[in-house]
Amino acid sequence: MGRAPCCAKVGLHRGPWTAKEDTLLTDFIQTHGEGNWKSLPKRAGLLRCGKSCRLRWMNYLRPDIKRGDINQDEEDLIIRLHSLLGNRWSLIAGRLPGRTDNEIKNYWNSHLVKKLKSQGIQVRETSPKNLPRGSRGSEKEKKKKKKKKNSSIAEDVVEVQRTQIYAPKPTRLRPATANSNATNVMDCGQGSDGKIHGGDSSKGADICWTDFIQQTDQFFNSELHYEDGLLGSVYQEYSQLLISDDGYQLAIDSYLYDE
DNA sequence: AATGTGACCAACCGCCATAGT
DNA sequence: GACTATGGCGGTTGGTCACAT
Repeated sequence: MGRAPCCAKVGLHRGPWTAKEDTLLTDFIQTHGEGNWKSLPKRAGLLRCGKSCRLRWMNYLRPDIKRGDINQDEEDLIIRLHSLLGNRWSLIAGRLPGRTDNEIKNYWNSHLVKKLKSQGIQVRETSPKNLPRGSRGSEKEKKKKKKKKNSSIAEDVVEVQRTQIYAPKPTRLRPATANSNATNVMDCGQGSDGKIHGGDSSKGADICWTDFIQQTDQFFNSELHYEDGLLGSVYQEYSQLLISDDGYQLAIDSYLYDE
């Protein structure tokens, strides 16, 4: 049984928010706090679905949202975090105070992809096949997709040769468990060389994490030096995420490109 | 001035993860 | 364990604007 839509959409407003709606939402959240998005619209007197309210608040109305152009430091950080995390926009946004995942995603797609390509840098692209969320790109969705006037961007993307210069594609990490048998999960172990390997025999994949970290380290340190050490500390932090508590056993999913 | 084209970005959609029952 | 509700995420769409023709 499928899950019910987030809202019935009957009689609910859609499209751009009006100033009045913004005020209602902001006032309500400032008084009652975030959460209970499902019931919030009704309580706030809004004819919107909770999902829409949440999105509006998170991406636009929150008082800590930073407005204005993304500066060079932020851009560098986005590029580097993307190299480490892939399209995990919310994680990347979490490292850029005041920036939202939507903003970063838009900035990446509209500015950075082109910019990096113009510099001859291969940009990792997404494709349904590679997405960790298995059912994306279903026939239903494909059918839904229409030709757009600017669809050339997406088509160009497909044409991009997948010679990655970046470290891993989006990867979800967790310590391996004895009964870990989920799909798209690879168990990693320590090899005879003392390095950490992750393998998915079905794809012939074999990943060495220590090599990866070393290489990424070099990548991070090779081009720019940040006096404040911000990027370095961020990188260190995410590097730690790739190593489990016991230091060698990891489970990852969907690590390598399918060819 | 009218029309076409492309870029930008707010908003939507569908899905997954998780918590609660 | 199965089911449902909710929050959250990433991909995509479509409206708007600026610029070119």
